[in-house]
Parts: sequence; structure tokens; C-alpha cells
Amino acid sequence: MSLPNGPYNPQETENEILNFWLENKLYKPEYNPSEDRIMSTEEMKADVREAWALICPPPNAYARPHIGNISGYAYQDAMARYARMQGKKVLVLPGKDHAGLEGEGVFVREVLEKQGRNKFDIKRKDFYAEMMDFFMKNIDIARNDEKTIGLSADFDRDTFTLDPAIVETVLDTFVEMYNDGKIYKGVRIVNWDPKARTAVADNQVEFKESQTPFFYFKYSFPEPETKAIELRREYEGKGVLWKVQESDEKTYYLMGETHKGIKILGVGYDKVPAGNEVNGEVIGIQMRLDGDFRLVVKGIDFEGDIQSEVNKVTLELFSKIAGSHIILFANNHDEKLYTNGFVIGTVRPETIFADTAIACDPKDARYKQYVGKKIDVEFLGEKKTLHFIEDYAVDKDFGTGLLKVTPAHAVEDWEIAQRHTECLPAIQVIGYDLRLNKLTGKYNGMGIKEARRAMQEDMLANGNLVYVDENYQNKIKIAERTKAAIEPLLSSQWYLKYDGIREAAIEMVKSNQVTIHPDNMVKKFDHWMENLRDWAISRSLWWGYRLPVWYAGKVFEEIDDNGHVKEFIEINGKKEELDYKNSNHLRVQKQNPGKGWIQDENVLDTWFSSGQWVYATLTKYNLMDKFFPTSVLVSAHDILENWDSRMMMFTYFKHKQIPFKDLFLTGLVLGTDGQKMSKSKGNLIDMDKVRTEFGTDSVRMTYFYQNSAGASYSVTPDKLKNFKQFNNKIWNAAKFVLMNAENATDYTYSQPKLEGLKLENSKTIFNHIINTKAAVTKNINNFEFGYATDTLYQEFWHTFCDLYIESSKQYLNTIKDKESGEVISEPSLDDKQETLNVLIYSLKEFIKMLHPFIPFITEKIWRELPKVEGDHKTVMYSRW
RNA sequence: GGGCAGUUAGCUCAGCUGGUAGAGCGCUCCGUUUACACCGGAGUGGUCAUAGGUUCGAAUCCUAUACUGCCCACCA
Repeated sequence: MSLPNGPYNPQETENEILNFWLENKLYKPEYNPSEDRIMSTEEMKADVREAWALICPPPNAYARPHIGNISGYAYQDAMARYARMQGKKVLVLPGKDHAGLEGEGVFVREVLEKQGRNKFDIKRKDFYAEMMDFFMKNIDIARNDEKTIGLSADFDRDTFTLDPAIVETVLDTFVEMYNDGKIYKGVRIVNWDPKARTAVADNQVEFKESQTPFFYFKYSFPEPETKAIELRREYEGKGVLWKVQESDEKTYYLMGETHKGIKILGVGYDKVPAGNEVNGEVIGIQMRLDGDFRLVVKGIDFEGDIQSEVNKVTLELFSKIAGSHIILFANNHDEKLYTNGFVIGTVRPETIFADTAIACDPKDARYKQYVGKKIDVEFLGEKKTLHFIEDYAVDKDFGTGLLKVTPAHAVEDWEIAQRHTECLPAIQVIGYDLRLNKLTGKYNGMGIKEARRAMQEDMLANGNLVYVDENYQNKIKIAERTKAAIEPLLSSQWYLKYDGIREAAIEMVKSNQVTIHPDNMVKKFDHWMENLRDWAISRSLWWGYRLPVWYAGKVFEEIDDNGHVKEFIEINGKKEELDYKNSNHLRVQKQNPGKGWIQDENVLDTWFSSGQWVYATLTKYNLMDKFFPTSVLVSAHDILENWDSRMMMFTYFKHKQIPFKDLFLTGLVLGTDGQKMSKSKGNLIDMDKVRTEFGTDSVRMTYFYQNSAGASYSVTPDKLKNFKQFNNKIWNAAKFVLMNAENATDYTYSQPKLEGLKLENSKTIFNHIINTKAAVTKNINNFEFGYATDTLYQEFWHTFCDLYIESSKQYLNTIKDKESGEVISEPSLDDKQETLNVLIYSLKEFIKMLHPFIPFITEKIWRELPKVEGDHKTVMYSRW
């Protein structure tokens, strides 16, 4: 019953305590606290204690976790320790994630490339084996960090996502979902990296500022505009008198009316013409889709190339007028060019051949008359029919407010086409070699830039080119690794439909079967769920679960005569279009169907497996019957959408159940600079250094203290120092109590009761303890760890230590006058006994309440404290 | 651009259902040296982002604006 002198030494204590917990297997649900032995799993299941389970989110096991990654474990652990102290049998199941895309990326960059090797020089099987080695090493490191932070997880059951038993479950789900019609194969748009000749994921794409010509081109109506022809005959070359009607500060836009009431436009004057009247020569006409038109008058300042001058200023001025464009009389006398049409801006004229629709903003009144119709247009002398649709992705204030919809060659357009299926099938006019195909006629075989130049001339000659903005700035997508410009193209992919499971997950939250903390995150969740689209689950990687899909022969993609991308299969030298419903072509099953069958090259998206984590792990250990659904899931709020929501959906699909009752979302840990802590930002805090300097319990306290669910917070030396001092305070208070108990002769501890207390002092602190316990219990039950630790800090330090311990001294020691040495007070034996009882009782209560948060120091002190019935040798299993 | 948060003492943050502003660090002064100097006591310090509104009363509820952060989508 005593503690060593001097300040609290966390390093010494933590190692010793950690070994004690681990060696005695106290973290396992099989530990039987009343008999102090490890039960068999069957006995454990039969045990009447209430089951409580938490499955740890598996961290990406390609690098050591940092102090921010670790924060989640502190929360998971606090909940688990609290549950144990409630007398529950607790399963905390740790795991590690293979992190498919990122994992492979890190391995290729950090290992292979540094050795001067290339992924494609290695056989898939060997690559996989090497990566597995790399991961296994990192897993050991990560597991060790979990242990040292005090995570009381059943490490014997630590599970890797590529564990054979997990793979089994994940692939079974794939097969079941396929048979259920939830998984299907379809063509979709991908980011094609022409250099690597592979599709790359969105987060492997970066953007680069680029100056690209912006073409305003016209889809002409087939019939010439008779009005334009008439106007030309009437006005070309004539002078008209007009006056200023509107202006801004720099340029005066002059408008007027002719004697016949026809509006005239004059543009670009630097100064107001004298008398507001100008005689100008009519050089063209501005046509508008709504039937309105204006005459274009040669301005007094126009010199040189009239067309480019007029076009430039006119486009600036009239870019916001629906479809308006300028026909210049001086340019060409061919009357067939006097046709109206839709003026559309694009940086990619070469994809015009793949357009399937024209779209406008639903808020745009200008084009309403065309919406929903099929429109005949002419481009480069060829007639084509396009759908005219409206979609919220179109911005009426950008360009002319019209968008050409090219589902095969733009991600945004592809998504529009999903909402407007009349835009499908998509037409692909660019091949995987980035050359235009035969659907583009004379441009067949040209590269993209070459085709653009050729088209520019042809468009001008055919009246399809309105204006080219050579200085247009845009962002182009480039591949992160090869730095090649990404070409969006169609490729065959596996999809997952969320039908049914999406609604089930929304309902789980709505009906409070799953409670999200903090509740404001429900909005985030709902917003995500309501906007879900089919999920592309295949990835062209090697690291992960290879799809359980088998083909009866070689499968390849081709673009047919209509520009439609189709998949073909070659069986015994015979080429057929792939029918994924035909079991002679394709089978979805785990086992190889037989000789000659070829497995799909792709692997599953990582979320497809992590989304099944709860039941995949419990199934592996045959624990579904006792620990499912689990009690709580702790995750950082930035993966609410990607992970937590999918877990609900998968679990519903597989077990028609919720995966967990409570979902606790932690905030992100910020560095001392206030930015999200991450390796790339260089604001990491060294875990080992901090633990050595301040102690693990101090680190854990900074995670909890005055922090609320979902809120970001920083780890700073100030806070760490503060909690180091707090731990020391606890240490010294315990030393004081134990020392006095030790020194009292004939004293044995008996647990005090409120009604038996005589001293006012004792009653006051006793009531404090009761109130504190009620408050802290309520806080923890409400997942309010910030309040719980705040309360404990204040009550322990400023009530128990500063007030009670100080005032208790008069009942423990003889108090003498400092100068004379005269005895001032002498405590009675009864008072001393009562005071010691209350001191020990209070300390024990605080130690128990603090244990979920700062387990090491509390365990160390607990060992020295006298026990009564209900107390266990370890504070972990002592009743709350 | 869409969504979600945040903006309170010099710094890091609490303030849970509206009722005269709190903690830690820092700073100032005093004290204590048989639990603890990694201590105790006292104090300094805030027009609670800005502007409106609701209310007897608002840091707290509503609206708008500004700035910061996070997630998603990225512009034809």
C-alpha cells in the first residue's frame, strides 16, 4: 500500500502495466473476471454477462499511424473500458486495411521505384507476395502503436482485410449481389491515361492550368434565315442615324432605331460621339433564337480586320444573349450562310461528332421552346439530329448558356446522360490511341490537336465558327503519375446498384436504430445518401480482391460502326458480343469453372470490402451469434459517407440488420499550425517523443478534454504539459492518501456510507463524489467525453485535492503552532478513521471514473488501494 | 459551385433545453517547502466575427454578410 517517491514516471509505469494487461489476456472477452481465468470461446458465449462489441476501423497499413490517426483508438478504448466496468463482456476487434489504390500507390512509389523497378516487370503473383510482405511488416508496427496507446483490443483477433476468411466473405457477397441483380457490368466513362494505357481513379488525377482556344461554334438550322437575307438586301452598306442608349464606364454601347423601328447595334466606342448621333454603315446582323435581331453598324473606331474586331466586342457584350451570333455581310456573300442556330462554346471541337444532345439550364427561359424536342441541325455540311434537354449541371451564365453533351468524352456529360437516357448510347469518336476514328469522316486517323486545326478552317468556311477565344484559361486533367493529359473515354466496368439498400440505411438513421453522434452529421449523411449514383466497384489494380468473374475466352472492347463501345469475347477463335447474362460467356463464382476460363483482371474497390468489415470479421471468428449487431462504431467524420454509410447498406443486404447501434464521429486532429495533421503537410507530432516526454495518459487526455464529437482539435505542447501535471497531481494525491493510511496504526479500510458519517467535511466530499459520478455517467452515456473529462479534472483537482485533502489534514495529524510548537488540535481516533475511509473511498471512485480515459496511471494506483467486495484486482474489471 | 462545421480572454478551447461570461497555458502579486514548485491563494484579461430580427432578457434562437476549415463536384 504505497507508491514510490518522486514525480510520476509514465515510462516505467506504462510498460509494466501494459505487459500485465497483455500477459493476463485481460483484453479478451474470454477473460472471466470473477474466476480470473481465460474461458473457452464456447464458455464465453454461454456467459450471462451482456455482450458489448466494437469493431475497430482498420487503418491503412502501408505506413505508421501518426498521432492524429491514433486519436480514434483513445475513444474506442474509453468506451470499451467503460463497458467492462459496467460488467459487460467486451469484444474490441482490431484490424488493418490493405487500402487497395493508395496501398498499391505507396508500394510502387516508396518501394519499387526506389529500387528502380517497375510494376509491369514483375509477375502479378510475385508482386502480390512482395506487397504482402511489405504490409505485414507495417502491420506489426501499427499494432504495436495501438497497444502502446492503451487500446484494450483483442489482439489475438487482429485481422487483415486480405485474410483468406475475409476474402471468402467479401467474394461471397459479390456473388450474392450479382445473383440478386445489384451488381452488373456496364460501360462507363473513365479517366484514360494514354501513356500508361489504363484507367485511373479520380483521386489520381490532378489539374493543370492551361491556355486552350475556346471555340464558339454554331449548330446551324438547316433552313436559311429568310429574315437575315431580307435585312441584308435592305441595309447592307447603308448609313443609319442613331443615338446612345446605354453605356458603362469604359465603353459606350450605342443603340438606336432606324426610321423603320428596327433596332441597331453599335459597339466598342471609346468616347461618346458628338451629339449622341452617328452615321454608321451597316455591316452585319446579329441574329437571335427568339426571332429578335439587330443590325450591326461599323463603328468609327474599327480599323483593320473588321470581322475579328466586331466579333470580339460583340461576344463580350452578347455572350449572355441566347444563341445570338453575328453574321457579317462583308465576310461572305453566300446566302446559305445566313442561317440561325445554337451557338455553343467548347474547348474540344473534335468531340462535336460524338454529341448526342444540346443542354440548357432549367432556370434559363431563353431556350424553353426547344426543351424536350429533337432538333435537326447542320454541322460542316452534315445533317444530324440532337436532343435538346435541360439539366441543372448547365450554367446559364457561362458562355452562351448552352452545353454540347458528349457522354463518351466528358465526365460531366456522362453524368448528364445518366439523368437523361435519351442521350444514350454514347458515341465514342476517339480511340484508345487518342486518334479520331472513322465516325469523324475526313478527320479519321488524325490526332486531337491536328484535327482541331483542320476543323477550325472548315468550320469557318461552312459558317459554323462564330469566334475563337485564344486566351481562354482552363484546367486540364493530367495523370498524377505519368503527367499525361487524361482523356475521358468509355470503358467497361462493374457497377453496384444501391436500390433497396440505400433506403434501408436511410431508414436506420431516421428511425434511430443507428444513432449518429453528433446529430448534425445526420444532415451530411442524408445529403450523401440521397445523391448516390451507381457505384463503380472495379479497379484496375493488382492489390486487392480479384473479381470472382470468369470469362470463357479473351474479352476485349471495340468501337462499332455507330461509335458505340462494345465488349466482345473470343471463344475458340470465334468473336461474339459479350453477353454478361450468358453463362457460356461469363460466370460469377469463386471457383475457376474449368480449363480455358480466364479470370477478370480487376480488383474490387477497397470500400467494397471495408464496407463489410463488421460481419466479415465476426463471421471469421464465429462470433456473429453473440456480438452482432455491434454496440458502437467510432470513425473520423470524413469517412461518414464513404465507409460508415456503406457498412449500413452492406450489412442490410447481407443480414437485414444494423451493423452498430451508435455511430460516434470524431473530429480531425490538427497540427499546431491549425491545419489538418498529415504527413504531406509536415505538421506531424512525433508520437514516441511525446509519449516519452508527457506520458501516454497525457496524450489521451488531450484527445478528450473539452472536446466535442465531430469537432476538430489540436494537439499542442501546452495541453500535453497541462495533463502531465494533472497526472502528477493524481499521483501525489494518491501518495498522500496511502501514506496516511500506512502510518495509521490499527487502521483497516471499510467503505463509508453517507448516513454513517459524522464530520461535515466528509459529508460534503461524499456528496460531491455522488454528484460527480452521476454527471460523468450521464456524460459518457451521451458520448460527451469532453464534459466527462472536464468534470473529472475540476472535481479531482480543485474539489478533492485543493479543498478536501487540505481540510482533512486537521483530522489526520496533530497541528502545532509554527513558532511556539504548541499543540493547536489533536484529531480523535474516530475522526481519523472516518477521514481515512472517506479519503480512500473518494480516491477509489476518482480512479475508477478516470480509468477509461487515463488507464495506465489509474491501474498503477488501483493496485495499491484496499479492495472491498465488487472490486477486482484490476481496475479494468472493477464495477463502475 | 454543392454540402457540413467553425469564428468566445494574448494562445488552445468549453459554455449541453436563452437568465448578470468559463477552463488550461501565459502574465502580475502573495504564500507554502513532511502529497505535489509538474504546488497553493489572489488577480489581470473578452463590445462572445459583423449587421439586422425574435424576446422582459441572446454568446446561446432566426436572417444576411465576411472570413476559416473539412468533404464532394469541377465547369462545357
